Order: sequence, then structure tokens, then C-alpha cells
Amino acid sequence: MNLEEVAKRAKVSTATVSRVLNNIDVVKNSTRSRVIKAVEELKYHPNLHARTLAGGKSKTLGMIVSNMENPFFFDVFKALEADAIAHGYEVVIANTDYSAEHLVDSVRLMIGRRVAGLAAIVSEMNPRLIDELADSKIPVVFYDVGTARRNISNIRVNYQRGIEKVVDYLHDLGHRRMAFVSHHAALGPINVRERSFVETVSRHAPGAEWKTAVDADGPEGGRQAVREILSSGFRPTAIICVNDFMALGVLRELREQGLRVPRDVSVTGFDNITLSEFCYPALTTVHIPRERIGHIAYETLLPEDGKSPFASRDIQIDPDFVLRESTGPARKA
Amino acid sequence: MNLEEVAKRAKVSTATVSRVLNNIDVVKNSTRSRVIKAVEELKYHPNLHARTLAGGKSKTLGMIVSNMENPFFFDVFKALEADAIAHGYEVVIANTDYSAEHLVDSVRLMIGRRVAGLAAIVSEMNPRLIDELADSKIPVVFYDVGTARRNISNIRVNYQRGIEKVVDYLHDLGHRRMAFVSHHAALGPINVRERSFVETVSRHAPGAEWKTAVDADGPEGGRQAVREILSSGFRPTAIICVNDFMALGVLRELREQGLRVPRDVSVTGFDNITLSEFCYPALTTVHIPRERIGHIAYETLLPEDGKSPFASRDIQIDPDFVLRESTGPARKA
DNA sequence: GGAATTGTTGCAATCGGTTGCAGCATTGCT
DNA sequence: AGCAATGCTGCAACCGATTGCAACAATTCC
Repeated sequence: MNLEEVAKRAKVSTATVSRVLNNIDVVKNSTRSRVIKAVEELKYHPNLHARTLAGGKSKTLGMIVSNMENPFFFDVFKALEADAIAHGYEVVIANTDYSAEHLVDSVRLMIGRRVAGLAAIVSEMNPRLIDELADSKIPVVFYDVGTARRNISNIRVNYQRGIEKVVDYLHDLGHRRMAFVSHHAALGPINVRERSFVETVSRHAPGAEWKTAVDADGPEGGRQAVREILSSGFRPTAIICVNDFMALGVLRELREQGLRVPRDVSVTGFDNITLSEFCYPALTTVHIPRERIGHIAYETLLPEDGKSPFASRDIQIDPDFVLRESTGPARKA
Repeated sequence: MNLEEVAKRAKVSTATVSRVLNNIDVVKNSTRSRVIKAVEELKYHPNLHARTLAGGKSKTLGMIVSNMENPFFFDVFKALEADAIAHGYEVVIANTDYSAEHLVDSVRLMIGRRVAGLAAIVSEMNPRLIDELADSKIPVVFYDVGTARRNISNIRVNYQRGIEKVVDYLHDLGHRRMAFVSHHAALGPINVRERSFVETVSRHAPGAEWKTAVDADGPEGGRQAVREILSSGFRPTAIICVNDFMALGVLRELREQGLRVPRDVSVTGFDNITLSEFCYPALTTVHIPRERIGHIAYETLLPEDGKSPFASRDIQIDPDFVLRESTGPARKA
């Protein structure tokens, strides 16, 4: 079922059918309706591959994320997609599950698909792979990885500042034994958060003891991390989590172990995902404007007409501290 | 950057390059390595559209879901994707947000993309649209909507049975005033769940009072639904939620209103998503084997070699009751 | 009424690959 | 050495669209 069959049935050329389908308004009304009739009768659906191949331009955006299960990524996606759809684009997403291998495959796939733009919201990326993207000429926007270049823009959040706000706040409440729970990604912003934690503690909370634990991203990972910390004998009065998603599991495990939050232990998250407000107790966290990030990503990849087609940008975002119920004064020993 | 340039550089024809790229092992080793060298030097990435167009077959599966934000759908996706990737396929997903319009667009897009198979995990679908899919000849598997036909398979869960188990259990605990919280989808399985609720209450819990409330799928919707119920003056001793995702919001709002779960009110979910175990209190719910559904979907669309290419199937799944901490005896008035 | 416009439609090249078939180069066999 | 079998590679048609250009048709204008 292709253009030709439709053309035959409507007794016109494929060129005319194509024009009708693309709303090019030079076609006579009577012809147009004949074509439309044929299209419907044959239940014809244009072949997207042929279309983008012939047209030379793709109407799809790509998005690569580390862990779609974590609502953080989904929220960014949702905003990006809304903008895309509003402008007649679609967005295909790829989930790497923090695997470098999957990431390579996903990037190659996106290039192969000749996407009109690519948003990579991943915590790390091999420099060689970044080069590959740079050479592809595809407009790219990274979230917190790599550096801006000709065809690559960058959105970054000041994690350092976010963690400082958290540590400062806890230190003021008297906390002197803290734990940091994070996940596997060895490089990139995650490590930035961990490093920030260590540095900030030694600078803003001198003399405090601390410990870090690492497990998979997600509630289950958070739970495991807490088990690891507690079974080591360390008894923190505050647990700082690399993100809210893991914090959910931390809360759960503390409850299981009979520790009250925040009376016995304070817990903080990061990101301010919707769930952080629905868990118990509601999480004190740091707000990352995910929706804004999604919109910026879109606007960066596909600027409104009038502006230059694609300009490499470097955008900084300063996160805000969000106080809820999972934190309180440190318990006296 | 295309095959021809690579061919020129390697001093061979495009046919040979194509053979090398597709691992067709008739190419002489020395030639092969010359081609590979050229591919790498030029950082060539084959055009996916040209490839599927010329090859006639697509290596991608499509999946359409109602609400990717709800972990239920993500879990199904994850299992499906794992199988797909293991067999060299990729899967592109479309999110309809419960919008019939988006659904139509998504289906058309998938057909246009000539996917090798399509999994539609949505709660409702216009019969005309189903026909469109049927005519497309694309292997399709529905989850709980439509009926099996030539190229359409069906996986369905016995909701009726699931709800019965919940209502029976609550009735045995003495609950006589129940509320049902569900979301917007007007037709399909959601309504099945609601209808099941009403029928089951009148059959298994004769004389019980009940009320239903509807809002958006998700924690926020659950919260709103509870507000609606309580502000109407109705004071249920048990709230049955159409799914766990909404139940999260129900728990939160009850807490806010000073009602203890399960002492004052019992709450149940449906699906048994991971979060149902991490919220407080952990949810009593009904387990839907999402992972299994994903695997079945894959296996149905792309049967292992040896079996017939695609056979229309109709699969039934019986859900299990999962007892946790959010339910208890009805409070005496 | 005939020339100049303007409106509609078709021809055919093109996008970037895949693949059946033919042909040249080797190698094997007698 | 001569012929057949086999290995490797290239030619060219094809996949299903888009689009510049030419051609024909319908109007408009003087």
C-alpha cells in the first residue's frame, strides 16, 4: 500500500497525492477530495521512513535518559514532549539504565535516525562518544555532562550549592554524624554530589563524622544502602540522599528498623519529585526545576523561528531548598 | 555522509559496503577491513530510514501506554524492552495521557513507522481505530481492550476477580461503608473495575453503603478524590483504589485530615507496584504480574523461530491478593 | 480573439540504502 | 593446460516518498 496505489485509484499522479497529504494548497478542490477519498478507502498510511528519507528532514527529537523509572527523568521528558508535540514533532526516548553500553547503542541509534535534535539527560558520557555526537552535526543538549561546543549546548545545575544548603541546614540543627546515600554512576554529576557532600561537610561542618553508601538508583537501592550503613555500626543522625527516589527506600528501611524520622534520624532528598511530598514523612529536599529543564531543552534544540537556528548555549540553574517534615534537630546522644 | 562516500573511500561499490555493514560473510577479509577502516575514518552512521525502507522490514516494536508516569506501565515496558533488545529490536513508546486524540495520533504514527509489532497497553480504544490496526496487518497485542482477531492478540486480567477478593476481605473485617476511588477513563477496564466494585459490593457485601469518586490518575488525583468524598460528609471505613498509584495520594490525604490508616480507615490499591511496599503504611493490594505481561507481549508479537510467525492468542491472567499493612478491622462507629 | 497570466498537474530525479543477478578472478581437478 | 566450480564484487532495480521544473489548462486583459 503506497502512494502509487492511491494515485492510481484517484486517477492522479503520486506528486498530487503527496501534495494533498502535505497540505500544499495548490491542488484544485475537486482533485483534493478525490484523493482524500482514495486515501480513506484504501486506509492508506504514509510510510514515515520514505517520508523522512525523501524530505531530508526528520520530525523527531531524541531523548536519552539514565533511568526512566526515576520520576525525575520522566518529568523532564514530559515537558520536552509537550513542546515538541505542540510544534508537530515527536520524541523517541531511550533508557540506558546507567549502562555505558546501552548509552553507546542509544546514541548511535539516534544518529542513525537522523533526529532533528537530541537531549541527553545522563550522568556520564565517554568523551569519544561526545565527539561522535559533535561530528554528527545534530543539535544536542546535555544535562550536566560534557561541555558546550558548536552543536552542543549545556544545561547544568549547581549541585554543589544544593548540597551546601542541605549540609548547612543540618549542621545548624546540630547534626554531627551524617551519611550520604548515592547510586552507582562512577563519574559525572552523581560524583559531583558526593564530592560536594564530602567537601561541604569538612568545610561547613568541621569535625563531623560521615560515611557514604552506594547502591542502585531507586527505593530498593536506598533501602540497601541504609542496611549497609547501620550494619557497619555507624549511627548517623542525618542521612543525605543523592535523590528523592532513593530517599523513599531510606525512609522505609529506617521505619523497618524502628528508627523514627525525623526524631531519631533526619533524611533529605534531592530533586523534589512529586512523590517526595506524598511519602511519609514528606521529604525535605532540594528543588530542581525539571519542567523548566525540559522546556529549555526544547527551546535550545529547536529555537522559535526568527532566532538563529541553533546556538550553543550554557545554562546554569540554581536549586532551591525545600523544607518539609523529614528533618529536625539532631537527637542528643 | 552516505554509503557512496564510504564506498568511494574504500574503493569498492556500495553493495560491498552494505554487505560488510550487515555482516554478510561473503566479503573477502582484506576488503572487509578496508571498508571498516573507511567507515570509522568518516564516522559514518547508516541512515535508519533508508535502511528500513530498502530492507522492507523494521527492527522496531511500538508500545502505546496511557500514562507512563504510573510505574505499572513502565514495568511492562521494561520487560518488553529487555526481550526486544536481546533480539536486536528496539522499542519506541508513545504516551497518550489518557487522551483519545493522542491515542489516534500515536497509532497512526506507529503504522506509519511500519513497526514490526505493536503493544497497546491502554484502557480504551475506539472500535474504528482498532479496525485501522486490524487492517494494517501489523501484529498487535492489546492489554485489556478489544478482542482477538487475525493479527490481534489479547492479554487480559480478571479484574472482577481481583476486586472481589478485595471486597470479600474487607467485608469479612466488618467494613460496611466503602468508597471507590478511580480515574477518568470512561470506558474499558477502569470502568470494569468500577462496575466490578459496585456489583461485588451488592453481592458480597449486601446492605453496605458505598460511594465512588473520580479524578486524574496519580497521587494528586487520589488526594483530590479523598477530599471530595470526605467533604460530601460520607465517612467510609475503607477506601478501595483503582490502582496503587492513586492510593499513594489517598494515604497522604487521609494522614493530612488526621485519619489513621488502618485504624480509622482501611485503604487498598491495585497492581502491586514497587512503591506500594515503600509507602506508609505499606499497601494491601492485588498483584498484577507486569513483568510477565511484558514478556508475553514480546513473545506474542515476535515468536521464537520455529513457531508460526504470529498467531492470534487470548491470554487470561488471574491476579493475587497481597496483604500488607494498610487494612484492618472496621472501626466501630 | 489572441496573448499574457495564473492555476493545476505530471514527469522524473533524488533521498540512502538492500539485494538478485551477472561477471570476473581464483582455485581445484583431471 | 583446460575446464568446472567456487569466491568475491559490481551493476542496477527497487523501497516509498518529496519536489523543482515543465507542460498543459483555465482565466484575465486589451
